[in-house]
Amino acid sequence: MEADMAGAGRQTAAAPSDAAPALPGTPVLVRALSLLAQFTEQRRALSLSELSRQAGLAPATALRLVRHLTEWGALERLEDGRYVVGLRLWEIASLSPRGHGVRQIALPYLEDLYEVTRHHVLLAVREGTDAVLIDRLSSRTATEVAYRVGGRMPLPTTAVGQVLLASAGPELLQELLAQHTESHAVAGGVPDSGSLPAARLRGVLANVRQSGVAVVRRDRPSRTVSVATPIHGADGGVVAALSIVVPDAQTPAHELVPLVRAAARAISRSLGYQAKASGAWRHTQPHPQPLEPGHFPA
Amino acid sequence: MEADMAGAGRQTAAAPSDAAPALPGTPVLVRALSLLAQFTEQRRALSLSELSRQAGLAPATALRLVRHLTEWGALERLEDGRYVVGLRLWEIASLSPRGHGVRQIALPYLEDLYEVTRHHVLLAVREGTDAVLIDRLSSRTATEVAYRVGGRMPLPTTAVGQVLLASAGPELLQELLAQHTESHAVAGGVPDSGSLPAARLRGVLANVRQSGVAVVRRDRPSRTVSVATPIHGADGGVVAALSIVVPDAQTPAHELVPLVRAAARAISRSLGYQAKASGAWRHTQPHPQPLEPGHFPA
DNA sequence: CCGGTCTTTTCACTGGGTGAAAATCCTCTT
DNA sequence: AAGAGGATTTTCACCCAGTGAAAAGACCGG
Repeated sequence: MEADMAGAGRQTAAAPSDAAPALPGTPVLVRALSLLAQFTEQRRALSLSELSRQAGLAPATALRLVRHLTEWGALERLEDGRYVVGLRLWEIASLSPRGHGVRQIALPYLEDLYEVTRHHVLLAVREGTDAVLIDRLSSRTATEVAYRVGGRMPLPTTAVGQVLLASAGPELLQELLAQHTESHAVAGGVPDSGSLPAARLRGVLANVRQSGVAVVRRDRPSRTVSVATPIHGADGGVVAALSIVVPDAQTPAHELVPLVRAAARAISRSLGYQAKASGAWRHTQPHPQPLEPGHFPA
Repeated sequence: MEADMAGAGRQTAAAPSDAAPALPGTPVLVRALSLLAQFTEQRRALSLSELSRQAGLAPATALRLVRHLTEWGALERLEDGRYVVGLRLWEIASLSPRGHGVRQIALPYLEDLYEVTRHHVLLAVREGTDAVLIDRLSSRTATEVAYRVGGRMPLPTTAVGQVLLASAGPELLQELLAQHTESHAVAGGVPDSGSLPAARLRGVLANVRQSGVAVVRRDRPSRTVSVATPIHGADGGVVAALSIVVPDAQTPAHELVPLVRAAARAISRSLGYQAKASGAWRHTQPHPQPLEPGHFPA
């Protein structure tokens, strides 16, 4: 498995999920974090050698770091010696304002919405060029869903994504288009998941921006319609997006809009947002997306 | 804002939540993690100086570390300069088997239980000498709840806690009693939250162990009854506890038992547990509580 | 019984980490 | 407006924590 042939350098094409060959001069902390970054949805348990190989660290180094992480509780060790993300990390992460933070405030409203419609209700925030699913309510009788809580969703092709993208500065769109054409340049790896031409996307976003709602129809896993609206924080910026996903040809989309909108408004209010008299939204900042201080006790 | 009067030490007995005066010789990683550990439920946003002071690190050091953490996404910076736990950390933490892991599997069953009863449904796991609340479903019309998702609950005085405690080895109880009398020795700080005498607790646990159910009555926030049962993992060990909390004098407790039990069984089965013909449970290991490998794809 | 892999320990070298001190930057106070 | 008191940030020379090659164990499966 992935033997290092004597002499032959490791083929760089074997993209380690962090891309960092761990050049000397990398701070310890960064190395340690890169270890954490190796865990993914489909690789929830990793052995020491996997970790050290993927993160590009010497086994001895990886071991030392992993030990500290384990001791502290950021990682836990399975009986078979592999490591998984630890509960302690989960606890602290649950203090993330943009994670469980908004969730905590939004949950009751999500529940109301769910209660009434009995369909999937999603809450997502933006992180870089993706949307991250913060929470999801769905009865088992509803249509299947493609995304997992904690997982990432593309911005341009999902309803929540479009809302978040529309509310961000134009630089983000640039970045997104750039990385997209870039991935096109590469030997046609991905079968291209129904991405829109740039011009079309711009149009869609303008429309979302103007109407305050994104509607996305999908056929792939099953025929569904998603309706998403923005959630505003205390400073007026868009903090998250709320959406509902219903089987197509069930309730017509336009009937859902007021429902979703009302819920989003209620949540925004809870977050301290003072709705301005139907003016245009304010743009949120580019990438590092500063957060508003809001309700954080000293 | 919390001024340090010159001369007068901070009144709280200066207890830095991590107790580590950061002696020289402490590994960087540990120091960095101790920074993360400073964030708590009521201190979700911390300034650099607070962090450096509480973690006992030189400001320059704290700054360097916090920068790395922020760059990576473990922390995020607010507009006012304070730091909060970052979404990236939340994402990775969502891969924790004992956090979102069990939650993911258990959620549908929790929902069923909730659907039928319309009362609080709790899911908790044990971490050290506490229980950690993994998830909670509750309509707004139900009685108020004392605990937050991601927060800690005491083992001896809560129903889920008793289930988890009963399933752990006797060493844990020892440890618990030790730290309890210890805190008693200290100038009567806490008003002692209805703790049971050791002997009594032992009896309760024996009973829980034997019956497979913990029932706890409470008056304090409001009159409630909690009924909890264990959830077993693939190796037979108790992985989590499920409970329902109802207002007292509503449904009699004994009617709830079968419901909760059924749900817990269903979840256990989903986790790969093969119920043995009504034998005694197996003890789970002491503190480091090794996890069973279970369904983790390589 | 033997090669192959993964995990852990050792150990001498060195550069990333350290923290005191000073320079800025803010925010109240006088 | 000056300035006192913090908080944040930058510098810098010292040095110990971190490093990684190598070897020793542990653990396979053949």
